Amino acid sequence: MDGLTIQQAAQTTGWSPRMLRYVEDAGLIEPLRSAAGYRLYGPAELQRLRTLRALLAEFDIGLTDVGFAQRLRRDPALRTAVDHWFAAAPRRPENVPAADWLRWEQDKHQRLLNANAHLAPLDAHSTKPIKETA
Amino acid sequence: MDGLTIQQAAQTTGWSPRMLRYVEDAGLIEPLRSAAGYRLYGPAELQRLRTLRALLAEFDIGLTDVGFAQRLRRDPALRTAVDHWFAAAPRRPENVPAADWLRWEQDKHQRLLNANAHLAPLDAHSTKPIKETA
DNA sequence: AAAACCTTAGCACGAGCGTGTCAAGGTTGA
DNA sequence: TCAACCTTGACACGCTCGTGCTAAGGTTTT
Repeated sequence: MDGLTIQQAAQTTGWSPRMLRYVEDAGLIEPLRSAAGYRLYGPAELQRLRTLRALLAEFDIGLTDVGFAQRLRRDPALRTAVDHWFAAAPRRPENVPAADWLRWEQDKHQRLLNANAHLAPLDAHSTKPIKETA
Repeated sequence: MDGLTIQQAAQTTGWSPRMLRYVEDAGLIEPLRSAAGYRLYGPAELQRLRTLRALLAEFDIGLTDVGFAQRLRRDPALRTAVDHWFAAAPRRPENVPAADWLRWEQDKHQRLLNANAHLAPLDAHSTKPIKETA
């Protein structure tokens, strides 16, 4: 067998064997298997396990968060959908592409009339409110 | 007052007033407030609330996931840390830009040192561990 | 001033996360 | 062969997420 067994890997990385399996279930770090099905952790996996630990600790995030980040970069549809949602964000136009910014400016008047001045660039059609409390 | 109150906004967007407050707590969509502190939802917010609903439903993700995505794009340190982690992914170098892969190999040693520095007190060079089950 | 809103703060509760531990059974190596 | 490891599966438990509901108290509108 070539590589560390789960218990050995646990010792060098600081994770528990249980968590190593959990991390694998989460889709992050999946070690190779021996013929008999034993998990075999190589240097690369060990390294990744350590940095993963550091990542979680340093930013106080969860495995599921990293899992989501992974999904974000594996699923283009999700990625673009999320990007799109944030693109319409009500934040300062600093990081908004020129084209969007232009549209934002164009719609400004409309938005001001409706209400929220400095908030959000998004085609606000289909916005026929119930009874604008005016 | 200019804008929809929380209940009106709830009706047009399909969220409950409770959830609208929750979404606000999550840091996504924060409506303006009236002088008395009433939440005022404008067209932009309403639109964003609707698309958010669609986003969650379509990809079966949670508010916290979107919250994390937001954190990812607001916190550059987190962003690069996560990027870095995935960049070192044990995937076939197929989908890794040649340049990055090369640099990764070059930095390997340095990364190992760094990681070991602020991590598990256990010793570490992965290539000469406890007892390679060979 | 009373009805109908709004605010924050809290309890409750099922579902999922992060983790340990135990059980039943296969693998490895001395 | 036998101890020591591995595998999957499951129960358990505390914590957070998503959600509703109630309470105590301001605001708006009629």
